[in-house]
Amino acid sequence: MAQKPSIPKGTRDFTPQEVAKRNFIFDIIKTEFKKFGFQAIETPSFENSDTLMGKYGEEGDRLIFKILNSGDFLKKADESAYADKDSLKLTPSISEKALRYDLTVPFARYVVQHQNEIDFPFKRYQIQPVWRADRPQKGRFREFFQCDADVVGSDSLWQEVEFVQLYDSVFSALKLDGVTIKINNRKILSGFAEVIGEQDKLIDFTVALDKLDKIGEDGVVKEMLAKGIAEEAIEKIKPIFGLQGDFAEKIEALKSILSTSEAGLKGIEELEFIQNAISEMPLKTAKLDLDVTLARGLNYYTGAIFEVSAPEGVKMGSIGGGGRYDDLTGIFGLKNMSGVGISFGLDRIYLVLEELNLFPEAVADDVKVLFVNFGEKEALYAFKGVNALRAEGINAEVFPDSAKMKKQMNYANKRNIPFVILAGDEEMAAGEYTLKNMKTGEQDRLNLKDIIAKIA
RNA sequence: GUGGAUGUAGCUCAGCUGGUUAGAGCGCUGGAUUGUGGUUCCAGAGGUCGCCGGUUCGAACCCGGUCUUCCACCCCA
Repeated sequence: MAQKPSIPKGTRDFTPQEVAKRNFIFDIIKTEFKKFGFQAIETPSFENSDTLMGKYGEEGDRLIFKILNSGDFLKKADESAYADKDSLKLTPSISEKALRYDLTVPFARYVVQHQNEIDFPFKRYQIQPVWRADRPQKGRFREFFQCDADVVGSDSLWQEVEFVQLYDSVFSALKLDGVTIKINNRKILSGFAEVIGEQDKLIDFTVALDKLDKIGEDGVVKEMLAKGIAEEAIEKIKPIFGLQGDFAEKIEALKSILSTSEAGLKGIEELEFIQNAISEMPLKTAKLDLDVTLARGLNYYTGAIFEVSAPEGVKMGSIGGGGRYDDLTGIFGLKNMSGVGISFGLDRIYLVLEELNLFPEAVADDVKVLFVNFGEKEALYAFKGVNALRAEGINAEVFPDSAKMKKQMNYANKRNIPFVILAGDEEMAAGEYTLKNMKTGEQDRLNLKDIIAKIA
């Protein structure tokens, strides 16, 4: 114990209370996923580097945790790269595996490898940790859980509709009111770029546009100019900065802005389809909003783009995201396989629920009964009682040591155990137990059958 | 990866322009109370002042580095 132990930056230990709360969220998400017909799969924590590298852009490659080769890895190291101190070039020769960065790319790999056993359309969910070598901040960790649901093998826009409903169902079940499901369409963004004649700068354009609510119109214009987008082009697109009104009104405005873009009009059509369906089947608590500045997500989105933001007033990045990718599995050699999916950020949802005080009081499946230990004979009698309760599915335990009464009661109190059972000579002689309600303080001498009836 | 703030007991924090033995509240342990917890009273334990180095007669305090947490950027769940 010379040194204080510690854990790596951006990782966390979870206490029993925290685990109980996390499981509360997991259980709800899982229940809804299953309700919507998704099946669970799991993939390894680490993949071959070539499976992951290059799939998330240059920035993504930097954030992937690489695993050093086992054994004498320097023997196979690229000598010229090593001599030049060129880390980027050296890495592939000393690292062949890497920790999973998200669940979507491993899923694509899974679909390609198992294509002959899968019945399409395939609806899968996956709840596993992912790792990113990011700099931690609030709600940003280097190890965190993603909860993904995706469908591959169907172009139907009904899938998008269903995902909006799935988001709504999960957040309603969590009692997290006031979330906004923001939706956009990649085709609309392409349409913007097309209308202003800057197709080749689509990425720069969308990245800048995405920052509108953060840096304002002037900031966006400045960034676009810096990226080499022509001033008259920006002038032409300015109407989208001030898009107001409800979903339908925004759609109407977009129709005139994008009237000359085939892709843009297609995107509008898709959004209208989703909106019409949702208006026929209103959401329970969430709000669906069209946000044309929504441009984030990986470059592989081709249709719908989703992002869920926490209720107003909660300072938190997005708590979910997703979208349609027409050629997800193409990079692994399986063409024409359209996919669409969404993700829930468990760790961020946790922080939001905590901040809004939305965890139910009795979230933990704690022990319900503690048997006080008075000594050898009494302990055996207590154990017979505890066995009977456990057989009825009641969480119960016997205090292991014949410690002072105060200590045992204190233990029950601290652990929030609602009932304590005491049994000494008198009870044993009568074949009964004294049941004490820790909240009200009242106690009764009862036999086991009555105790079970009372607390089950 | 860039820039900025932060770190004192298990927790929340005091600690003066550098000056003996670093404090409080809560929590913890024991007792008042040997079959009754939460309240009260009494006593006690617990700290290499994040870590390493430097300046100084002397450092929790000043300087440098490093790590952690947090904030902004980048990016994202």
